[in-house]
Amino acid sequence: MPELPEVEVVTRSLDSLVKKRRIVAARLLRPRLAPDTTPRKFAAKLSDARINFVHRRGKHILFDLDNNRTLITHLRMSGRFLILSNGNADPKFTHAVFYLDDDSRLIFDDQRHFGLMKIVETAKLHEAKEIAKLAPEPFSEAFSLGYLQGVLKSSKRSIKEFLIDQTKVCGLGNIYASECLFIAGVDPEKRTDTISPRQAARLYEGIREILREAVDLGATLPIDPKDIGGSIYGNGPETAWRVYDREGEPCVNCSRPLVRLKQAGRSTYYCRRCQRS
DNA sequence: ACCCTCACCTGCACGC
DNA sequence: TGCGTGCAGGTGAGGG
Repeated sequence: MPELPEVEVVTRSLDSLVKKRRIVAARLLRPRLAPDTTPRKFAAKLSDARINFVHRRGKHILFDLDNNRTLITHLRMSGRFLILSNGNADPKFTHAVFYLDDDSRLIFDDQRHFGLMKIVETAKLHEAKEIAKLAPEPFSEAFSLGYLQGVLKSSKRSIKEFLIDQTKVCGLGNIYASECLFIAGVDPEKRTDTISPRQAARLYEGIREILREAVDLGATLPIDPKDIGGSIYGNGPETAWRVYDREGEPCVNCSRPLVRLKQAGRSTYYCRRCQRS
């Protein structure tokens, strides 16, 4: 489920629900969730640590601990966090359990088994390879129009593939990339090195507008500790995407049927009339 | 250094 | 109803 807005919403929920809680014990049920360590070491590094706060970098959720370590987590496709109280059984695909000092449990559940966790020294967090290569945060000053224009010129890939490359722009995934291209009016197959300054400026605004809109939407949703999924879509027609998953439906601008395209093995949705160049 | 395909899993919607 | 197929919001490894 997660692109930047969903991860941001999950992060905020987690921060409000587990900040200052102490991890009494931790269990890694599926060792491959944290391939750099063993279940025993994983538990030892987390046991007795207090969670200072929970924050986000790109699509990673980071638990800052008071033992000078940070737990890096990635939901990938189907990872979810839940907080359960005594009496509630673990969900079917529970891969890690964190027992908290208020007798609740923080659960990591992941149907498709793609999620990842890693524990690092907080002082070296920025050196961790998953974090080090990420592009600047879209809402940071470092993510400027000049930055975007520079990286656009340095690639020859299609703009759609470029937008989901986390080392170029971080936080966009397959859904919001289509959405950004639509509101910017850019053809998903356009090569990035041929994008005009005007188009670059529209993309720059589009990226931030789409992400901001989705984060704001998610921020208004009630927090359900039993399902901190951060699901922003599917909450009613007002949250529907403009183009994603709408093949054949009329474009909201021009009513022409939207089309689906395959790029790098993944679906892109767009309007042939509104995104011609 | 780039680009592309595949692999990692389970479940769901679809057509026969 | 059952079975096969293709698809799913992410990313890294490994090939060319």
